[in-house]
Amino acid sequence: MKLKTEKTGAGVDGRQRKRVDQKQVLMRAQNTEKLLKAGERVFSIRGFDGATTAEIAKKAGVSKSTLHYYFGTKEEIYEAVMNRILDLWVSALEEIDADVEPHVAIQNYVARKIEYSRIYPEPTRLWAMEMTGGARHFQAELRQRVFDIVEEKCNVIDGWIAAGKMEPVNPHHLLFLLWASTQTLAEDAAQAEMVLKKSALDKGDFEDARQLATRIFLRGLNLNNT
Amino acid sequence: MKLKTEKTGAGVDGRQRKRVDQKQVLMRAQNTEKLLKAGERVFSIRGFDGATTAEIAKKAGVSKSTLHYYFGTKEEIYEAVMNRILDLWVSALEEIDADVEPHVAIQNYVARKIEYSRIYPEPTRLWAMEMTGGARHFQAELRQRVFDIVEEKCNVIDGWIAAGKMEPVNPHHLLFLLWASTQTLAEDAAQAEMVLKKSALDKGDFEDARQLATRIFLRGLNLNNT
DNA sequence: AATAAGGTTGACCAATTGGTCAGTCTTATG
DNA sequence: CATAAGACTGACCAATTGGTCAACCTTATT
Repeated sequence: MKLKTEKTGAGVDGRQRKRVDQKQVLMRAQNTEKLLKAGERVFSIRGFDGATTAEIAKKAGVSKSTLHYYFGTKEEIYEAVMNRILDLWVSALEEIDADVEPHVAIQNYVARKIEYSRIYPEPTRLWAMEMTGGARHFQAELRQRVFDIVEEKCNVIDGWIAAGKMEPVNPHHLLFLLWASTQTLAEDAAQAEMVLKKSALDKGDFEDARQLATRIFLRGLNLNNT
Repeated sequence: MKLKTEKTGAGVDGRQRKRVDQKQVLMRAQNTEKLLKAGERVFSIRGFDGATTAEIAKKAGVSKSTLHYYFGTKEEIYEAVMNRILDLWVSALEEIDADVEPHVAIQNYVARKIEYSRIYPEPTRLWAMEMTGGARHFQAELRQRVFDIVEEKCNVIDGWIAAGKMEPVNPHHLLFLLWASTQTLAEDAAQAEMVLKKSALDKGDFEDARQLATRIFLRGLNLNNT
C-alpha cells in the first residue's frame, strides 16, 4: 500500500540537505505521475462525476488522504490530467507545418493521430468525454490555448490554398473531420468491438482505419496525385 | 415500446377490471415522454453517473418519487432513453439501401445523419458518451440489435462492390468513418465553439460540415463521377 | 539525541443521492 | 355515495463520497 520504493540509497551520507530535497522531489514526481496516470484511467472510464477519489487513490497505490495532499480537490487533479492531455493533443498538430507539402502533412497527421489514439486510448477517450460533456472543466486559459494553436494551423492550411497547393476548403471543418476520423476507433472502441464482434481492437484494426482514412482524405482533397 | 407497466396481479379476482381508461393511458404516455425527454437532456450533459434522478424529475415537472414510480431505477430510465436513441440511430441507416446507387445513398446518409445531429444534439451526445464510456449500460439485446443492422448494411456495401459500383473498401471501417464524420459537430460542439469562438453553432455550420464531408467522401471513394 | 519539516494515513464528518413507503388524491364503476 | 385501483408525493433512510484533521512516520540537519 505504501509507495515505499526501493529506497536505500547507496550513498546516504546525508551531508547535504540538497540531496534529500532531490529525493523528495523525485518521490513527489513519481507519486504525482502515478496519481495522474490513475486519474486518466479512472476518469476515462467513469467520467468526472462517476470517478471517485478513493478509486483513483487505490489505483495509484496511495490512500485517499494522500491524493488530497497532492491535489486539494477532485477538480484539481482532473484539471491536471486534462492539462497533460492537451499537451499530447497539441503535439500531434506539429505535423500541420507550412514547410511541408499538404499531402505529406495530412498523411502524417492522420497516421500520428491514429497512432496516438491506439497508444493512448484513455487520454483520447477522456478528451472526447470532456468535449461531449460541454468542456465544463475547461478554464479560459485552456480554451485560449486550444484556440491559438488551431488558429495557427488554420493559417497554415489557408497558406497552402493561397499557394495553389490545395483546393479551397474551410480549414476549421477540415480539422473537425480529421479529428473525428482519427479518434473514433479509440473513442468509440466499444461500438467498434460490438460491430466487429471482437473483445478488443488490435493493431491491424488501427492500420486498416489509417489506410482508409488516408486514402479518403488525400483523394477527397484531391491531393493524391503526387 | 417497452414501458414495463408493472401491472400488479389485479386480476386475481378473476375479472380484469379495466380501470385504465384512455385518459390515464394518455397521461402516462405524456409523463413518460416528459421523463424520457428530461432524461435525455440531463444524461447528455452529466453522463449516467453525474445525472441525478431528482434533476431529471424536476426538469420533467414531477417529483422524484413519480420518476421512480414510472421507472424503478436510474438504470431503467437510462436504458429506456438509450433504447429510444437506438431507434433514431437505426433509422438513419435506412439510406444505405441496396436498391440505391452508392453515391446517392452515401450522400443522403451523410445529409440525414448530420441533420439528425443538428436537430437531436442531446441524443447524439448521449450515444457518444455511452460508447466512449465503454457501452457499460448496453445489454446483450441492444448489442445484438446494433450488430445485426450493421451487418446487414455491410452486406449492402459489399454488394455494391461486387456489382462493380464501388471500389473495394472495408465496409465496417467506412461506416466508422461516416459515423464519426457526421456526428462530430454535435458531439464535440464545445470543441467547435471553442475553436470558432462562437457561443453556439448554427445551421450554416452544419451545412458547411455536410458539404465538406459529402465532397470528401464521394471523391474519396471515387463515386463523384456519376 | 533532539529537532524540524514534510509525507502519509485512518478515522471521521457533512452533504448528496438512489430508492422506499405510508398515506393522500383522483376517477371510473357499482 | 361507496369502493377500488392507480397515480402521486413528502418524509425518510442507508450508502456513498469529497474533503478534513490530528497523529504518526521518515529523514536530514544540528
